[in-house]
Amino acid sequence: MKPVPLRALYDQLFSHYGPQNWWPADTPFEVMLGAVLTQNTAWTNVEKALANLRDDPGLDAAALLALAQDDLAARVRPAGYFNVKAKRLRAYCDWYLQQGGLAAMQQRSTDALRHDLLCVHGVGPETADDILLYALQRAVFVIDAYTRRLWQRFGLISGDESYEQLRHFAETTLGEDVQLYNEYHALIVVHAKDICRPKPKCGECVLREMCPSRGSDPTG
DNA sequence: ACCCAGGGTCATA
DNA sequence: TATGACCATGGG
Repeated sequence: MKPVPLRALYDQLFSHYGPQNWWPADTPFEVMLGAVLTQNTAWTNVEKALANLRDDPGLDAAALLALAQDDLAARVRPAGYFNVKAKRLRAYCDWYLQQGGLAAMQQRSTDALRHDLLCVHGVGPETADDILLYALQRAVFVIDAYTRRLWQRFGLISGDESYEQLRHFAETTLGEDVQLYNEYHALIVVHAKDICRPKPKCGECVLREMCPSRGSDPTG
């Protein structure tokens, strides 16, 4: 099967769905909270958890840290894994305050920030890259499970690459472009919601004409 | 009733 | 380094 260029896939998604203007949040700090809360969790549930914090105590690191962990857990309950996420949110707020806030963070290099983010309890590669791209506007390509499945289905990757390998592949192939990375990841997620969940509907997929594996079983 | 979601940690081999 | 168990709600 002839591989489809990475960029052509993006162009097709963009022309159909248009700009997504992610991340849906009012502030960079809200992006960060959402990035932790959405781990293996539907976004509609994350919105309910954020709503339970928005007015009281507010989406603010110091205010959230002032809550007891059990209290925080009760508020983020709709997002699932509430005990786990309460602990992770506390760890993140603690780190955020140590950084000295957004302005101080923006003085630091992307590599340094990424290294530190990965040291925060509960922040893995995808969460770190969500934060770097969508809260801090850094040119970091976010890889998620659907990105892997999509690119594998289109013959662009074998599928067993590491997270870092895929990120490097995307960033070198596409070139350094914050806005492109922003839209590409968002479009992949939106496309997955539209077509591939709960069951893949490849007959209605906007990518079906360029899909090298059409006719075989859908993988994502 | 079953499956999965905009993952990550930890214990084990 | 590489799996597997675990975390838990809500919508299809």
